[in-house]
Amino acid sequence: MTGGPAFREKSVLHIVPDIDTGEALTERQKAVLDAALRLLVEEGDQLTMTAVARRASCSKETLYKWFGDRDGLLTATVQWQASKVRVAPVDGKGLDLASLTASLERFASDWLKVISSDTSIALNRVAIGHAGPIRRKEGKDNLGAVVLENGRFALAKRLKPVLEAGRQNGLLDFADAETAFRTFFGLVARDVQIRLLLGDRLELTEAAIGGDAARATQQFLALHGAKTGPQGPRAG
Amino acid sequence: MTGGPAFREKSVLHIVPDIDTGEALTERQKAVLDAALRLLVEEGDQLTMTAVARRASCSKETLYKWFGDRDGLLTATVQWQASKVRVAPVDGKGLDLASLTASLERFASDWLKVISSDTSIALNRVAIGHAGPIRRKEGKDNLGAVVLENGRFALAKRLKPVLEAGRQNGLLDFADAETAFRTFFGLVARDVQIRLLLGDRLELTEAAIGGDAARATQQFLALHGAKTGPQGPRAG
DNA sequence: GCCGAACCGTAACGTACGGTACGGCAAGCC
DNA sequence: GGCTTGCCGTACCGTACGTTACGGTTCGGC
Repeated sequence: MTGGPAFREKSVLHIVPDIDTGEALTERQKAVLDAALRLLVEEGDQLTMTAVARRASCSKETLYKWFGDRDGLLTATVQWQASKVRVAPVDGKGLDLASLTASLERFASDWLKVISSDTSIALNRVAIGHAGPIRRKEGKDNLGAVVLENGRFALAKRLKPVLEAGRQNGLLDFADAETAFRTFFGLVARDVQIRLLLGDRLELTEAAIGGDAARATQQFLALHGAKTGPQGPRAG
Repeated sequence: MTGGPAFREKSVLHIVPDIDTGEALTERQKAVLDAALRLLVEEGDQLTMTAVARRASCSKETLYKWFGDRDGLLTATVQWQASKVRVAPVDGKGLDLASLTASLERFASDWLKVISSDTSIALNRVAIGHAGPIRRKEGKDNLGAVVLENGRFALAKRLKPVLEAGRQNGLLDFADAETAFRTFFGLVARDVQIRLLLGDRLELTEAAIGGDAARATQQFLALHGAKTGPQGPRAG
């Protein structure tokens, strides 16, 4: 590229073609993104291109060639992490109250573990920092959308079939799956995420998470469990 | 936990004595902080000292003299806003189910209005951005603590007496006021705050807020309303 | 061996911004 | 008047960091 603004359009190959997140990456690129991710967790949003290059043992020129600019690197990093978190959907076949309860507790427990993890906190922090008002001309505030899409909305997408299977089998009673999901979400997460994001110490032990998951599940069943079956509250 | 605003003497160095109520501020200083607040809402965290000075029609030198440094200005701004938000506590006397329900709905509605306001979102964004890992040598992460103290914890402090009055009068049944509060918090806020912080459009109309407040209140009463009227067998 | 592509390491550039210094001006006080 | 105080406006400095440029090295293909 001696002289001419040959590829000034700075987003040809960097963009990471929307769907196959993580698919079109070479091993080396994944390693670089892992380094960036680690740095993001350690240093927060003020990680520098130089630091990423040094940590990943690659040159800044390579970073810019692969990811376009700092935002591109950040976006790719967030998407890369998101692509690693994909969880297997739960099959809602032959559902009885016990297995439904177990599924809900599992979802609650997994979700609490996710939102209290260092990685999630760091990612949410950077995404929130980038979601300022009218930032950039057009799209580019992808970070918040990506995090949301792979966090809260992915959870809803996986949980709703379970809820609807429960309704189908007469175990649950609700009018709108979306509303029911949000109730469950609120009962599980409560104030945990905002407190952690704001820097509140709040160590969630394995035991505490298990207890909270059971409590949230029982509360949800108390609200939306079908009245026809047994639903005794149990110690939690 | 988090008893009072744990001030490091770092920020006391420069003006802003540890009155977090914004009492010791001159009118001019309040005007400057209002300008900073407006700018914070408009521009997010990347507001500059120069921009604040220009907006407030004051010199940068004055900003530094009054607030020490950028963080001091940010902290003072957050505290200034917090001091304006103080809400009158609800008196929980002669409580019957109707007035309890009304109180809870009021709390829920107020809280939803707060967390969906531009100001709250901007403040939480900047506080979260400042709550990174091991930022600075000492204290300095005050922002998150301040926001938490004047948001979620202030809400708890005002709501708990109402809950306990409800229990006293046999209207509510719960073991731990803190846990009960967190349940109510979760039922009210659900995913609203995190979605807004991450940039999700999510217009909350007055009507929607009212509906959500009523729903959350009914759900809370379903979970913690006394089943047998004002003569429950439980003694503590 | 030669060539080109990809990449590393690092120096260099440009700029934005936090922080400081200085001149000017108005008000109060002697 | 002259001195002091407090503030505005602005020029200035230092640095951090995003971004670019360039020389050097490795590696695959012929």
